[in-house]
Amino acid sequence: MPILFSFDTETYPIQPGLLAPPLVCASIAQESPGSERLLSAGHARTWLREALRTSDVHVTGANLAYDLGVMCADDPRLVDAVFSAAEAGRFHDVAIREALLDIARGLHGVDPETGRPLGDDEGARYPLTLLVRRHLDLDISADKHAPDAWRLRYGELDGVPLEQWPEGAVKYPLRDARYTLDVHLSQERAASSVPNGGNLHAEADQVRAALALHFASVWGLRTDAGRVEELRHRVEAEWRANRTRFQAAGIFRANGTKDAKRLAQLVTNAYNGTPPVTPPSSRFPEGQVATDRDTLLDSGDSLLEELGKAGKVDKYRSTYLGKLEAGTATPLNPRFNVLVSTTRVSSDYQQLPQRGGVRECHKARPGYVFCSVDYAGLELRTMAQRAIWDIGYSRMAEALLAKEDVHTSAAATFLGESYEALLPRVKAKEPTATSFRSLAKIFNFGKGGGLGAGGMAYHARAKDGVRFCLLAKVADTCGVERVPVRVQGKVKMVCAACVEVSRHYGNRWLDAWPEQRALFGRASALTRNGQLVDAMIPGATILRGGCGYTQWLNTPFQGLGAVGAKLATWRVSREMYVDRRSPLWGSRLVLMVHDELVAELRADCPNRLHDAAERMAELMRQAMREVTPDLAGAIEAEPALSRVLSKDAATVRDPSRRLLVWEPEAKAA
DNA sequence: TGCGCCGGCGCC
DNA sequence: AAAGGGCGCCGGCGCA
Repeated sequence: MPILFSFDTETYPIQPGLLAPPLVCASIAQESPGSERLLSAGHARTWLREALRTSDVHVTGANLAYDLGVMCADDPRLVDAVFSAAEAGRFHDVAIREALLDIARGLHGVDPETGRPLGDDEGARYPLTLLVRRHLDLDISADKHAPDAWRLRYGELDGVPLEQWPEGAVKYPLRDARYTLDVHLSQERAASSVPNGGNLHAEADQVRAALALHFASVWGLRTDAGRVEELRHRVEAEWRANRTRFQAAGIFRANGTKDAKRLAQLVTNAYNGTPPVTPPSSRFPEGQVATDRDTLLDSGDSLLEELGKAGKVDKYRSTYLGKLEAGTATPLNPRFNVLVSTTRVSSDYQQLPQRGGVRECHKARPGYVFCSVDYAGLELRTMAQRAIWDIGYSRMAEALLAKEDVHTSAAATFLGESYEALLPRVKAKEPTATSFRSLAKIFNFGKGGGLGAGGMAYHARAKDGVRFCLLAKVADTCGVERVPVRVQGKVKMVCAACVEVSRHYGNRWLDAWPEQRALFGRASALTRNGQLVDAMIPGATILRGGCGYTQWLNTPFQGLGAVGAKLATWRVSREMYVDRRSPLWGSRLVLMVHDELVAELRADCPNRLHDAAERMAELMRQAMREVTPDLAGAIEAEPALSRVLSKDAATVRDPSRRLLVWEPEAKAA
């Protein structure tokens, strides 16, 4: 039987650029009441070292990765033992456990009482206050936020002997250690009555990924002052120009803020009193006047159309510039949530615009080079693997394994031609061939999630700027007739001809990949009359309960990709932190974006840099092959080296196949 | 004034 | 019959 301790650290406050602040004390608890102990910083070091050395000791915590980050920063000699214990599955995390339980129940991020989404503070991240309320029926939120709470003040006690600490400062960590352990045990009991054991068998994988991602957060990203200043200059100039232009019409006030009501009035006028509206809500039973880009672009009003085209700089200015500037002084620490309801990872750093110069402000530290490795068409692979497991075959898998370009494959079906006949026409950039390949690509990436004809047409227009009826060359009067379409529960107006084209090629897409027709049929039968069902992420056997039609289609292949990517994240990080024989030793992971890992690789020696990049890509391929065994021959991931982040960064090799650092100039030439 | 809701939009 | 999934962040607005 493992011996279980809870472990919690108290530290100086977290600051920008400092996610692993100095340790002040720690607390531990075991199952028996009264076993809680407060440990000075020195005792915490020796206790953890001993605990990690003892192979039957398991450690649980509330966001334990944070505490392990603190301990490793405090004493780097602990790093090896921490990674070994994680590898052995000896770390636990009550927040991750609760997320796994909720996913199995179909209640992730939802208040079980009301069915409403939880607030930002306790939705995705499961703070201890929420867990204590659920499992121990105690409300400790008031204690945490009391004005005299010690929680954020432990720096004041650094160096003060424990005997001299005020009572409150002693009680708080002891209590949290107790609560954490009690919650852990309560979860153990709850799991037996939740389907699939509450997914707790998957905890160790999630904890390992969380540890690797937290260490990436701690390391963080730096930005380049010159580039940020240049971007600031450009964005501010454009923003001022826009403001001046639209102020006259009253869309902006004199102070620069947007007058949304005035804009709604202008849109209403432009649509002759019947503008597109947002779906009804409790506050707005009739819906609100839509002011999204598409509504503006289709308004027929030249000023509103201009406004629709001008929107992007607002986002850059409000969302990114401040952070980019902060990153010139201290590292930017992305925040990761290791487990959202599909089992994917979420992060506040997953949405860097591809274009517009925001990415390019991020510069690798001196002595390092960015290495970005992404899986080619990852979710096509996982979708094919899922079909093989659920349906018994996959034409998509056959095409991928035969190294077909699957967008051309589907386009060939659309056109009623053979792949062999169409491929040379695509390569020759013949217009019909390339536009049907583009059409097929949109279906390949979107249709498998269960998107309907209207939704496909809407998303193609909104996200890819593609109008199906123009692309398929069946109508040159796109948009003349518009029909309402439900998208994510909202009503959108979409060109009727585009929807018809979408319906037609949606059916042809099912011809191209007949396993999808079988999956759609099964999804339809399972979720008839709004029935909610379980979806299983294959291989990892993680269950997501409460799934509707699209979730049943979507979750297995999204989740399978996440399983492989997390495994890769862990293995890459492990070599970076503890494997002195690996070329990755001393390099650092900085980002994970679903199907892509970005690292700062040590660049002190060109050979080593090449080896590190190749090793990172190889570890990623290996991990994904393990979770998609029938697609193993089709898993592709290549490293791209660059000094700044860029969407354009590409794999560049010299004639002897050695990797070179991509430079923006090289691309222009 | 602060907070929560909502629309809008960035990414995969 | 039809049905995108998943996020996080921002500003504006309505409410307390």
